[in-house]
Amino acid sequence: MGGQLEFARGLPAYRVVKDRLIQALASGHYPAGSSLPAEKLLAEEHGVSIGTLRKAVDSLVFEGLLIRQQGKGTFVSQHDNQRLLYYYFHIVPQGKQKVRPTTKLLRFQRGRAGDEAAQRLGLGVSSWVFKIRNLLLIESKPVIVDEIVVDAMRFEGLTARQFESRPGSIYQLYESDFGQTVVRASERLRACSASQEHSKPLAIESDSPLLQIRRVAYGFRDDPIEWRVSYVNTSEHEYFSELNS
Amino acid sequence: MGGQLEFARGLPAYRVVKDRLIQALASGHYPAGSSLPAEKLLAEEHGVSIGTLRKAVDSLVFEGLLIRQQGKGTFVSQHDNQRLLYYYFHIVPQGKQKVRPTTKLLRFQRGRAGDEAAQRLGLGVSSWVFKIRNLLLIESKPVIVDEIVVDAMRFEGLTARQFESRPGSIYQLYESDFGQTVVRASERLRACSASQEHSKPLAIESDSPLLQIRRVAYGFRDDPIEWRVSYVNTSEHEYFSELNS
DNA sequence: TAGTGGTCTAGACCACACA
DNA sequence: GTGTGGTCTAGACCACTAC
Repeated sequence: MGGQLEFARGLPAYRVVKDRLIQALASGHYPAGSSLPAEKLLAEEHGVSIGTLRKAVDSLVFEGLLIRQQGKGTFVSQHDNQRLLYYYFHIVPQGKQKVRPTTKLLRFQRGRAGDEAAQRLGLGVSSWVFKIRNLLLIESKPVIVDEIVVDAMRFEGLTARQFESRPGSIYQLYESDFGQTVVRASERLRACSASQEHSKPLAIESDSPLLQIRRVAYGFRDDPIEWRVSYVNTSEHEYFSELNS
Repeated sequence: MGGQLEFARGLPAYRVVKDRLIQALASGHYPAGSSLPAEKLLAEEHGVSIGTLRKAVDSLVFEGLLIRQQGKGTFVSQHDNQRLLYYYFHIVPQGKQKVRPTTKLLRFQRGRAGDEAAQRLGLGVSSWVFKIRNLLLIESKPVIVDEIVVDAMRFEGLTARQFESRPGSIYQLYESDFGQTVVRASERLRACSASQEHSKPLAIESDSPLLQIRRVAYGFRDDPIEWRVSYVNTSEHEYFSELNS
């Protein structure tokens, strides 16, 4: 048992099992929030020992795709509010703890992807996209302007109303209404001067220094889901980053 | 075997072993760059099975304190150039790969810690510290001004000449000459306007937008080793950050 | 009490490095 | 060939959850 035909490639068994599990997650076989079979069962299903199965699951838990709860089971992770705030929102009031922001939709339009957005999303320059401008307020003060671009094909049928009346976060909307789960993101930061477009909604003077964040968010298969440029007024807030190992 | 007196606390065996290993690393029992005993031996030494020993080592490898090399052994990680560039230097030319910067010492003085530095380093306000100002050039262009503060007790005897003539990086100097190993860091970023102090060495106009990075670097025992404020000209460079899970 | 994940064992065999 | 880490097994028992 456990070393036969299935491992034709040079990959170790736990990698093969992991890849199969990712496949099952990406295909929706185990929907977000659902529980996986017990580890003993999963091990039998994949023809490996429990130790090997656990090694595969360990790695998915580490990557945040699964969540283990002792005594209860293993679950497909969802973009619940806690998780999102923790992983994808790195702006905090200076010297304080994280606070959940409120949002206000400034603009919602369908149009052609520009050069940069097209490149970041892996689309043609004249592909249709949704362009969304969103204001984030922290403790009632306007702090961030988000400019979001997503592929109109991938998010077919998205409307301003739907976007505005979403019950949770934007990534929760992507997940629940379009089956698009963001699992990681890559950000690039610069300092810039506020243009009128950004100084007005942020209620600051034009040319004030702003933190610009350019983010690509990726799904299960490392496919780019969203391109976002954020402008942050850092006079009372800051971006934080942990450098491990 | 393997579940006796040693595990008096509620901790699982692999955690106990991990803590003991960290202790051994912090105390210099296994110096940076040296190799650990073979896993089989280590397992015997600590009275656990090889699987359990590996779990402890796995976690230290993940945290970057140890490095495994199949067929050769397990080594205490050093601040070699590759590693440092990878983990602690997040500024890249826009859209390009990482490049190693060169540096120029602008100022080196011994003085009293200010409020913020004292707080970040866990010192009294009037403690003695070294204050160092350093210019970083990337592809011969001045891009970053670093303002570094370290405890004069911890780095007793540090001189400008020693600092300037270090063969490698600053963190390598801390490690080789003072036994201070940086294992993680925490950064907070803001946009600000360039003061004359920073605009001059960076050869930009005063009031240009700059990215300010405030970093605390920690050692094995989570003790703050260095407080650093960096000012980055992001007109041709950017800070990048990966958001996992 | 039954079901889940969490820890641990005591090996075996494989892949790689080096002499 | 010898020694190293890398993978894998087939269980056992513990801790937690829910009924």
